[in-house]
Amino acid sequence: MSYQQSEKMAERKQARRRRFLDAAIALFARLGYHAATVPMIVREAESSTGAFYLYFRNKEDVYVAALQEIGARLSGALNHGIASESRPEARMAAAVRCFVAWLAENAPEAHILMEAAALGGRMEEARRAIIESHVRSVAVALEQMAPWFDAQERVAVARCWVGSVLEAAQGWIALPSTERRDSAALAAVVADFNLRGAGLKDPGTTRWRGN
Amino acid sequence: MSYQQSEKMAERKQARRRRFLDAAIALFARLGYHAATVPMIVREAESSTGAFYLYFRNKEDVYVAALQEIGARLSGALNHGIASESRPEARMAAAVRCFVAWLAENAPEAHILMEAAALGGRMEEARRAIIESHVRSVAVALEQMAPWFDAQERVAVARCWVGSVLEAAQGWIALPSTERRDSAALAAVVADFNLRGAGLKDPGTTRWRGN
Amino acid sequence: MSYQQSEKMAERKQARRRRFLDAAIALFARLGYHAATVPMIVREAESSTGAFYLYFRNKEDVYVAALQEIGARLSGALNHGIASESRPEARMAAAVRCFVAWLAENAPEAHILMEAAALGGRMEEARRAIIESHVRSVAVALEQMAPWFDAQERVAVARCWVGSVLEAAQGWIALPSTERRDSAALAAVVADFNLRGAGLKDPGTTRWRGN
Amino acid sequence: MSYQQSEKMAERKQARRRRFLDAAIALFARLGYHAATVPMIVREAESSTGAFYLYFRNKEDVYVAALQEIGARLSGALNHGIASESRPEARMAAAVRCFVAWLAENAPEAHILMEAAALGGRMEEARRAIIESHVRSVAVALEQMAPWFDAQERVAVARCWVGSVLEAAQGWIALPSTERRDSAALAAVVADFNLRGAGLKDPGTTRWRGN
DNA sequence: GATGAATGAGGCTTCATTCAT
DNA sequence: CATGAATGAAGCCTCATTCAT
Repeated sequence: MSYQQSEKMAERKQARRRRFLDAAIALFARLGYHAATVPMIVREAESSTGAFYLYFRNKEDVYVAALQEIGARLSGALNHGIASESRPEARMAAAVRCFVAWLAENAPEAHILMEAAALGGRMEEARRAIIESHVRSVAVALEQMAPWFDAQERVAVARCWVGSVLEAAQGWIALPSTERRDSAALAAVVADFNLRGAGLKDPGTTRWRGN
Repeated sequence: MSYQQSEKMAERKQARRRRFLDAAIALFARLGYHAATVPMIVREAESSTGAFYLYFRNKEDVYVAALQEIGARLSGALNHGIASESRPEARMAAAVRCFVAWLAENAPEAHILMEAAALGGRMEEARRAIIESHVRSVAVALEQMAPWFDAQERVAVARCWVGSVLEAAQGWIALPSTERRDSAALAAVVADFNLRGAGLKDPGTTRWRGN
Repeated sequence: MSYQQSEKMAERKQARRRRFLDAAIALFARLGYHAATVPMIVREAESSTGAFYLYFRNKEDVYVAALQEIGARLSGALNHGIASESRPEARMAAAVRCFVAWLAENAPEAHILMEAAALGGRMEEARRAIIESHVRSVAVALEQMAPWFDAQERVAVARCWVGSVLEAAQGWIALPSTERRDSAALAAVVADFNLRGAGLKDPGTTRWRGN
Repeated sequence: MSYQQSEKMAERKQARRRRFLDAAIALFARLGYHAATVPMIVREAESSTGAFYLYFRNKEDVYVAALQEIGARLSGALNHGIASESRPEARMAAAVRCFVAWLAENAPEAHILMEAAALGGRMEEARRAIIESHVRSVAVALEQMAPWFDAQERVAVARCWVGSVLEAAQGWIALPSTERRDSAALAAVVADFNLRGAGLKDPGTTRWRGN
């Protein structure tokens, strides 16, 4: 019986924690780290200040947790999007498309991802970890597909790859919603850019030679 | 006589304003917008609170001014670096190299440039204006050099271009200084990546065909 | 159990709020709105800045609350003083006497009542509401007792009535305390003045004709 | 020659002082003592901070000067309005009418007159002096016309008289301008109220007896 | 475990007044 | 005489965090 109770307890704890986390994500996304206050998060989560500090050491702590959650969601979307493709180039192109699409569809969360770059300490670190994980994924893929790069170049190219995706998506988000076109078209351009940039796609077949 | 006086005055005013601006840039770079306080800036500039508000309406106001100053310095470096080249591709490659080099050499200022992305209001706007001006420059160059892109693609490609440069530089800065290699080597990889990505460089000549 | 707790809490909260309010009244009365500072109120209430802003949104907010409290006290005194009289004229005379007496005995609070006239915004409004309520009371009474006035005249007369009371009391308060005589004598003169002014008392019976 | 110069000088000084004073009156009237700043007054007067402190010892000083100027204007209006009447009662009624009319037509200046009641120190004193001078005028008039009052009663009645005028005018000013009727009608009611209140008008002749 | 009242350091900003030019 | 840049004390208010209940 005590087992059942503690199980229930653990469930509840997790549910409560999740409520805080969701509230925090929503508020950080909408208002940013400094403007979103702990009392706000508490109210949004319909709980109490005391409870908040039971689940998180401090405000920075929720922010990091929120960031990691967002990173996980993004990774999930990427993996899901890649799964249907089998050819390496196709998988990479799919990854770019998913990345752009996810950022475009989750603009608020994307905002957290950008803001974190300037918050210093563990928060900046957590963001870098997310970005680095994607950079590493790209670099690993390039190891097979673009063996003409040495290790250093591979990382540099991978970083360019990720940077172009981030900035393209951010630019798209920054447009007034009336001017935003289909994000899929943007994603295609970005994917082509990166594949060509990494030397994985012959420009001639598309436009270069014909010119 | 009053002319001379007012001239001297004007000089002094400019000097004082610059002292505030320099102090602000240094502090915002080191601590970020929120952690750098007006009293700190005042102390660093060896002046008084009142004087500060004589030259800037707001804390936000200095930040925007700092951002614009940084944007101007960066543009200056770019223009200076491009001047010696005449071939379009060479000019673009030089621009990338200068951009990366400047960010690498001015890491603190680069930090301000990144942070501003998440500060909202006029600050975010000022940052976007700087980034957009570079995106536009690239897009204009592409109009001549890569006529196979339509207008929309051009902007998207230009944004990828700028994004890859920013992220590459940021990644380099984030490295512990012991692991940082020559930033020029990085710049070369980034430049190649972007030229190929825009279809301005045949990958075959370097590695593609050989594969 | 939680019920008892929250009940105790509610009591404490009310007590604390009252401490702030009393401190505020004392300080606003002594120093005026601008010279009385929030830190002073906090110190006088032996509490903390944060607590203050837990109970009041603003400095303006406490001021309005203080004003309303004073208005309530004054009304209470008036109602209590009127209760013992039954004849309409006697009731009105009693009201005047109570009003004057209260202002005379509560000079500091009276000062708040006067100051508020020039503080703008919600504060001025709150003052007007208090004054208007008395003007309306007088006007209503006149409806029965002085039917020869039309509605507009009634309000004008009521306002004169209230104005004369306020100014008389203020003048009395402004006297150096050594020169102040019995405020009851003043009140009697004021009451007579107003009754005659409203045509509710034949001057002849007292002095006019006989003279 | 030096005489002429110094005469010109003196004129200029006076003109300059007046410019400051007018600017101050306009701003104190519109914004109140605390919200109107010295720099504002300087700008409005198209002069310099230094010059300001050449003509006034401090901010309080201009305020007092402004107050006295307003008092003088009001007195001027009163005297002018009274001049055409010869019968004592008629003169007093005319005074009331002028007083109300002037306050109604010079609402902003009237605001200064009210605000000063709460500013403490020399400012409050200056206001009292103005009010007292009117109270005394009324009291002196009553000495002849209403000999049935003793000295103390006379002052009290005079103060009621002035208070009723002030409050009536203030109430009229506070009305939204769409609801304001003819201020002359108001003035007539107020004048009657005061004359009756002082026993200078038999209510019977108008309404009392007939009722 | 849960609650939410309380804390208080410290941020941004204003403005009367002075004084070097 | 005139100017207006400079000063700096002091005000109002926010919010992360703690702890008694």
